[in-house]
This record gives sequence, structure tokens and C-alpha cells, in this order.
Amino acid sequence: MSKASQKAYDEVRRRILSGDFPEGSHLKEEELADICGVSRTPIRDALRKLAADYYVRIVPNHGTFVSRWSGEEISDIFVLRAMLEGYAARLAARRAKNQELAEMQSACEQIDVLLGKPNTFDKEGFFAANKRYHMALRAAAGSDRLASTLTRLVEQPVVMRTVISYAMEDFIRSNAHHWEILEALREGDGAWAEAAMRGHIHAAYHVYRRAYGLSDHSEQAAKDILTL
Amino acid sequence: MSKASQKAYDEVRRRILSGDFPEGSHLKEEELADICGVSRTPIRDALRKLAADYYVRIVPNHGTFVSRWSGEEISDIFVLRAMLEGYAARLAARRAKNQELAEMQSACEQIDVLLGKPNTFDKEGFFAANKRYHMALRAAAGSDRLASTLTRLVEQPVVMRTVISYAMEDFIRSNAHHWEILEALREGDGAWAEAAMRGHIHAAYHVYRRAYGLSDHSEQAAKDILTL
DNA sequence: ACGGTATTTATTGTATACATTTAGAGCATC
DNA sequence: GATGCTCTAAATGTATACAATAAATACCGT
Repeated sequence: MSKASQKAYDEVRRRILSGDFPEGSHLKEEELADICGVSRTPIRDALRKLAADYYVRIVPNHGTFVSRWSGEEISDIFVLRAMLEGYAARLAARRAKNQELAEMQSACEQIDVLLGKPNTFDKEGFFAANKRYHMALRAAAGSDRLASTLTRLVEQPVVMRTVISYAMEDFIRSNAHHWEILEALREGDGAWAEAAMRGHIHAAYHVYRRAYGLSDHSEQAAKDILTL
Repeated sequence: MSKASQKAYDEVRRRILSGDFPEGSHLKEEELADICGVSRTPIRDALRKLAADYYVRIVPNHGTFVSRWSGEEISDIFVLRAMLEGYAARLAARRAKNQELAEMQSACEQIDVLLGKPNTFDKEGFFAANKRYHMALRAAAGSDRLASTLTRLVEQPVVMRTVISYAMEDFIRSNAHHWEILEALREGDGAWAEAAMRGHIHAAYHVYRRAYGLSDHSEQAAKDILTL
């Protein structure tokens, strides 16, 4: 995507994630054009891409609406993520290059530094390093299709909300998982990497449910992750 | 997508699948506009959507190019499909409504009719009914995210090529799987449905490899499906 | 003849004007 | 008062003109 389109994409996405554009709200092209300082054409490009990434839903001849994430969908997404990212870890154990492993290690070390200051813990920094770790692992899996599917599927707002409700012990455990998965990759042990990654996602889902309540459906989804 | 955009999408997609636009070729917006009889604007919309569906790749300021499917990618996709469509079957066993089950049964019956005329077997008809069956199952899973992820991931050209190389016994076995999965859904047995679906995809992958050759990598992918 | 630079040209990116569609207000009719 | 119609306004869909970009070409100097 080019300059204006990218600018529009970033700006609209940011406002959706920040809650400035609430779920279900109608995004009008002309208003967005004013806000972003570009014409309607790149706005439309951006909206199409946001739709492909599930941030919005476009109804022909009616307009673009910010997606709603129901509890059911979020549960489904955690299960899908456990499956796909687990498989990515398995592939990465076979295909990862040194450079990618180094990038993952760098992210782990950065998080360790942050963990060293528990009183003024930098959640934003954790969020960024965590993302860097997972992106590197997806790249290491060596399947563009899998990587982009995962990136689209894993809604950053959900990750964000999960991280926000992490307690200190959750951050510690999360990075312990990161180190463990990295070791599994270095050993070339795909089964280990996959199992550890599933555990990692499952732990995140546990925190999410603890913070935002659990339904029968989410109970079922938790079982689904276990019995994949 | 609206009228002109949809028309452009269908036309360009058709030409890609038919080989009229070969892999790697550069699709120029103005030419496509002439071919489709619409202006560049809906052409651009269509290209963006084709990119989201992995049919083409857009390089900013350079243009749109028809995607290449490497053997590795195809293997990866079969594994992903076994995983995701297996999970869809598991969900469908819990959530499927009578209407969706009826749709699936209708597709099975239609294929049975086709199978009754082995001398003049209608592969196109099988292809269409097979698609109807799988779409109904994805809908029955009740997760929009999962359904659209699958639809994007499963390249119809790959399915097409696979079906083309089916022998009569492969068609028979394929529909036997369809009936078995349907029964599992009716019994509400998610584990059965999932296992049967994975077997179904695995059989298709076997035919594909038999027809188009197998590499070390595809051997590994076949094992991956088994040990999911 | 060779290398480097300016120019041209083809293609994509952006803005804007116009067409189409849809929802809703207002009014007439039953 | 409810129903259904027409008209209007607001939003999206489409076409086209213009700008920016990048590659190819021609030109010039050495």
C-alpha cells in the first residue's frame, strides 16, 4: 500500500483500537477523508484492507461498519490461534534460520530486562517485544500463507486487552514460555515447540477468561485447545 | 462488492484460474479495464480483493502480479486445511442446524446421482456439489472467521487440479467420506467428524501427490497431517 | 565505446466530479 | 391513525482527469 492509503489505514485502525470508533459504528468515507487529510480514493483502499483484516465489515451500497467481537468469536479465535501458531512453531523447528532465532532471543532478553523492574513494569514495552517474538517465529515457519493468516486472525485488540489484565506472575510465565519454545526450536524438536506454544496460548486464554468472565462456550473452547 | 467490482473480480479470477493470465504475469489496470468494460476504479477494488484472497500480489508503485503456487506452499496449504476444516467439522457437530445438514445431504445425494453414470461422469458437477457440501459445513461451524479463513486458504485451482486427476474410485471414496462426516454431525460426535474430515483431506492430498509428484517436503507434510 | 545523466513514457496513485442506490421525511389516501 | 407513495437528501459506486513514480531510452561528455 502506498503513502496516502497506508496513512489512512494506520489512522483508522488506530482509532478503532483506541475505541475512538466504537464497535458497530458507521464509518463514512467523506468524514474519514477529512480526518486523514486525503481524498476518498485512498480511504476506500484502506477500508478494503481493514475489511480483509476483519477490523471492519463492508455492506455493499450501505457502508463500512466497525466489527463487533462477540465472546464466542474470541473463544473461537483463541482455539484457531492455538492450532495455527502451534503448527507454525512445529514448522519453525524444522526451518528456522539463525537470524530468526537471534531475533526471537533478542525479544526474550528485552522482556527479561523489563521484568527486572517490576515496580515500574512497562506493559507497552512487553506488548511490543511480545509481538516481535511472535512475528519472528511466524517468519521462521517459512509459510507466507500461514503467517498472514495468523496475523489477520489474531486481533491485536484482543491481545492488548489480555496483556492489560496480566498480573506480574503472568508476564513472568509468558516469557518463560518464550524461552522454552526458543529452546525447542534450537533443538529442532517440532513436537515440543508445538506443545509449548499451545500451552502458551492456552495460558493467555486463561487470563482473558479470568478478566472478562467465562461462558459455557468459552469453557468448551478451553477444552478444545487441550484436545486438539 | 458491488456490480462493476464484482464483475471485474469474477472475470479476472476466471482468467487466472483458466491459465489465461499465467503465474507471475503483470496485470495492468488499464488493460483489465478494457477487458471488463469498466473503469479503473472497480478494477482496483477487484485487485485488492484478489490480493486478500491470495490470487495476486500487489507491489506498491509497481503493479499487480499473478501469484505463483510453489509445491511447498501447496503442501503447507493441505496441512492447514486438514487442521482448520477438521476443526470446522468438530464445531459443526455441536452447532449445525437442520437446514445446513439438509443442504449437505442434498449435495451428497447429487453426487450419488452423478456416480450412477460412471461412463459419462460429470466432473464439473462433482466439483460444484463438492464445493456446496464444504461451504455448508463451514457455515454450520458457526464461525465467520473460520469460514472465511478457510475459503481464502483453499485455492480453488488446487482443488480443481486435484479433482481433475481423480479416478472413479477416488470420487466414490470422496463421497463416502462426505456421508460419513454428515452422519458424525447428526450424531453430534465432534471427534468423529474431525477425524473423518482429516482423512478426507488427506486422501485428496494423496491423489494430488500421486498426480503431480512428491518431494521430500510433501512427504513431511503428509506425516504432519497424520500427527496433528 | 562506455558511463552517467536527463528525458520520455508507461503505469500506478490520488483527487474530484458525476451516477446510482438507499433510507427516511413528508404527504396523500384509505 | 395506519399504510403506501413520492420526493429528497445522504451515502456509496463509478468514471475520468491529473500527479507522482519508476523504468526505459536517448543523449551527451569523456
